[in-house]
Amino acid sequence: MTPQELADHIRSAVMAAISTGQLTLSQADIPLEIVVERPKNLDHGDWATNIAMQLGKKAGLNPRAAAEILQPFLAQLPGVVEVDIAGPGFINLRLSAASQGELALDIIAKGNAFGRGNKLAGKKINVEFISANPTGPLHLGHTRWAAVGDAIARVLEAEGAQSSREFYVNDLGVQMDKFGASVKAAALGETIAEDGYHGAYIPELAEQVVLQNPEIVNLPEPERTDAFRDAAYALQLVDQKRVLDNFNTHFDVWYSEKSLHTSGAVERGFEKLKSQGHMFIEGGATWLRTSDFDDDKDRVLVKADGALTYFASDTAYYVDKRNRGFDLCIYLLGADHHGYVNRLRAVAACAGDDPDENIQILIGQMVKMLKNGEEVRLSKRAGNIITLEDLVDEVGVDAARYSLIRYPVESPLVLDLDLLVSSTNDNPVYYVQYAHARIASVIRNAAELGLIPANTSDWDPKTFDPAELSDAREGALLGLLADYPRVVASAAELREPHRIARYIEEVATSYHSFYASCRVLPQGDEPVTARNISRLWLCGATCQVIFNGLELLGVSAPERM
RNA sequence: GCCCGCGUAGCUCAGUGGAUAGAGCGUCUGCCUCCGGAGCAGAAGGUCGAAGGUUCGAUUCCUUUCGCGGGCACCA
Repeated sequence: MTPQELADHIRSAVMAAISTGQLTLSQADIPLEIVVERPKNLDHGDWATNIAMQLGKKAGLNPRAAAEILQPFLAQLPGVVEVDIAGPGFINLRLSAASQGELALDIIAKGNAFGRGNKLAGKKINVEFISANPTGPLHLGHTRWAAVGDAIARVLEAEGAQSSREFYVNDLGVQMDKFGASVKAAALGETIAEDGYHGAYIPELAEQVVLQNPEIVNLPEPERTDAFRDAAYALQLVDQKRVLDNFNTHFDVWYSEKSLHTSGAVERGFEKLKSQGHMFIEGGATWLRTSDFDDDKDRVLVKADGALTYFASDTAYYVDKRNRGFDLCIYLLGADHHGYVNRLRAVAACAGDDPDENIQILIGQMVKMLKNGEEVRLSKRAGNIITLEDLVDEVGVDAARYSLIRYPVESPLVLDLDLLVSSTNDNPVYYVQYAHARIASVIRNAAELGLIPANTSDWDPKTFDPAELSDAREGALLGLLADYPRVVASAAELREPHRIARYIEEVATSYHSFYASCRVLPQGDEPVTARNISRLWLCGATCQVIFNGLELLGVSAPERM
């Protein structure tokens, strides 16, 4: 029985209590969603509900009295073997092994789809992240967003949304020009301007640009400067795509800022804002009255000299996303951009949208890094950077992604590189992957012994007897597995994929504990029993849940390691 | 000055108003003749920065305050 099914049963028990007149409540007093949770302490039972505490007040009873009224109704529910009232009014339920065990069947039948839901079905969501200037390699700061942004998109999809990963390319403006000038200077053997880019990658880029097009150095100015900029930019963008693909983060759209200006999107954006009545002209500049909507001050769209501001691009970009049919635009921004939150929300409001409905800005704290016990200072222009690629080379894609996703983004993250590099067994990703590989190995052995087919999809449900899974550790593991769909749903709703990571760590712990005390395969010449086979089903179900969880994080689930 | 985030075990950190606040690392004690020991069982370790408030109930929500980090533009 899934917790959802249990919740439905509890609802019917509440209604039965109402119909007998023991509870004076109306239908509307029953919460839409009845909370069924795993108790922190499993001695309390398999599942707990706070329904009596929610209903008590409405029924004019104290929570414990309400719980006592409900108790006999709950005790009659199918699969429920014990109902306890505890503390202020919690109702603890214990399920029969058979009822609890059926879940393993369900998980294996659903396979990769187990845990997926439809809470966000029909929603089209744009997830924009990284959006780094294409003026250098992606560094560690970007890496957190690469991992988390991609995982958010995966989790949203798991809950039925249609998501699009989008990278906004700032291919316009003075940073691009400085970047181009720096590459040109390096190619011509000149000194790079002080406010230019000084990373070691600049001379390498210069070499590649000249190699691709030796004639470039002979071009007249200003064409030569532009040519260097465009060629270097193109190479850099290709490199970013390569690195991100390698990192298992695949963008659906690379959106060029320049194209906003050439496609007429800026004009369309301005039209939209003007039609909503929030644009005005003052001091020769064109403004957006963002202060109508919680922004500290109004923002300039077109400067007095006629040039567009960066903010103009932002507004046009937002309107363009909405025009492309996205119901919700999610932005992942670094803490250094938190000042943009109110103005971006105001843009949505100025465009006639609901900022709480159509736009969501997630602010992530910075990643700090320790090396040799000291903080590594990141500075792209000084060339003192640790790139995404460096990190992957040192610790691998799985460990890098996992260690970045495992923490909520609003908490600052300190990665001790030495620890991550030297003693990888500290990293929880190995703990989880090990559990998966270990289960895969048990199933492999079972298949070789002829106990069961190698592929879970070929397993015969008739060979499974849920009543055989009566050990407390088996119950604990099953209950935890049953909770997975709820974890996915909350990760999607809260945009917090780290919950998946924390959850599968618990599953791994629970499995190891089960494995240590419940022998799965027969030893020596022992006959094969229904218990062996039923335990294999539990192994298969656990393996599936870990696999599904890791997949939502973009981390591999190895069969062997 | 104003705005945002953080403050939980020695360290790094989980914890969507609920029960005795959790995990990993580190420290200590046990467990490999047999399914993967990258594992398991247990011990020690806490004024949830502080003070008020709301609530049947606060680590969680509100106010004040202290400490740390980040941000303020007709820059990009």
